Amino acid sequence: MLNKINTVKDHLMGAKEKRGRYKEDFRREILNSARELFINEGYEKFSMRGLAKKIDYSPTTIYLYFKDKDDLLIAICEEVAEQFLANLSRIRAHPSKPLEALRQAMLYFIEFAFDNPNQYKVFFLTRPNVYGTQEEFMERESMARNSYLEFRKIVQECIGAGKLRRMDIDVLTQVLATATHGLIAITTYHKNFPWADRKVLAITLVDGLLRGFQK
Amino acid sequence: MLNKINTVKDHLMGAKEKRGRYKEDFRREILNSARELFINEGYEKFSMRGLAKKIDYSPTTIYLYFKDKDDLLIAICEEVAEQFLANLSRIRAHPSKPLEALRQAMLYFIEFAFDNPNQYKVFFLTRPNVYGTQEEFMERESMARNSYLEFRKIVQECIGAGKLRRMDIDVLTQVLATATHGLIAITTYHKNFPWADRKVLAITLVDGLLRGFQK
DNA sequence: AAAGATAAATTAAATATGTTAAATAAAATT
DNA sequence: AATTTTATTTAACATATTTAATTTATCTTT
Repeated sequence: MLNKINTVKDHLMGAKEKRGRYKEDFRREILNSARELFINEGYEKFSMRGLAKKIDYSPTTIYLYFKDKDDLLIAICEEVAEQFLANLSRIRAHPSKPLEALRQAMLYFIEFAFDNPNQYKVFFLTRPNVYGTQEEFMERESMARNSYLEFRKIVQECIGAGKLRRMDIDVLTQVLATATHGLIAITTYHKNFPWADRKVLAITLVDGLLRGFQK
Repeated sequence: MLNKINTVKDHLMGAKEKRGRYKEDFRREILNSARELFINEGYEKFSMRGLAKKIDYSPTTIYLYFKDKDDLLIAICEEVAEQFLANLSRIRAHPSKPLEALRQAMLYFIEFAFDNPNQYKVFFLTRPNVYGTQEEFMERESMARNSYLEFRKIVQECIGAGKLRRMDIDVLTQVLATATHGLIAITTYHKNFPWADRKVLAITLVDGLLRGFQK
């Protein structure tokens, strides 16, 4: 159940702004509940009707704040990406040893996913076209895109410092990212398989990859 | 629409066997239609109702041959794995250059997935626990498990021949497999992202990985 | 060949999903 | 206080998986 929260300076504002603020806050509250539901119940059990019950409004109300389920999913993705991006930037702020920064970034990527499996599922394993067409993606300002670019910068610095082989920056970035994604995706999605210890797998993968692309 | 096909030696068999054979054949026919529907319409559009319409039976009839949708999905997975395994074994039949065999196996893995995106989706991106619990998986005879073991053998031979670093065989196998999976999964699932050429990515990944784990 | 038993298939229905259109309640404006 | 605008809900549609009850077909036995 949501609490209506606009109280502080209601009397100071015009009604129009009050409306807008209310609408924004409500949207945020729905988003918070949705995220919580995701974390607790998991990706596959999440439903609009379930969310409606949780926030104690009718399902249709959600559609006044989000175009459809995809729209809500994207919003959650963006939140996750924002959080992820913040930590990634912090890692890049240590430019003394670029290769070590890259190593840490990849390991953090894995750790983040292991710690937030449901967010990761929303982000990477929702059905395609959620973020629009190919052309749109890189043009539209989004945390998802920015995360990629941030990771790309880290790789760039390694090449620039002569620590990694000089090659197409996007190819290398994508190879490193997708390989890392693979470990995360399959171990969190296919829990039935008798995997080796995930941390061992993570370190082995990252060190192997970096060794493979080192000069 | 299915054709009832038991004709050849119906009169030679007892009725009980005839029934059994009919049931088996019918199950197989449903499976074939289901696979076809998958390939043509894609994973997300597949439904029991659609399948029922295609085979010109009521939806409930399918439930007489498959416990539920998961059961049918597993059956398709096994078919895919069987096909995959057959080709993998053929690659391993060239033991002269084990590292080249491994390289080819990985590239084949990727190629197979790119050529059969929908089968791949069923196999790797259906929801979890489809194959039972952790313990069951390796005990139960399944094509999925056998494929893993076959790939493991190839890796084993590379280590045995001194071509790869001596390390835990399962860790190495899983790292190579999951990294490869990552490239496949994310490029077939997130088509919206402006990926580099997939073949370039594939070769870069495989060569980089092998270089990273070479002695 | 007819009657009874077994198997196969269907119809009907229960439950759950996302979503839209029409109706109602609440709030703001005049 | 009346009217217009905004917020919310109720009812309904379309589709999904799946179970129970019922009908149809097939086999077995006399």
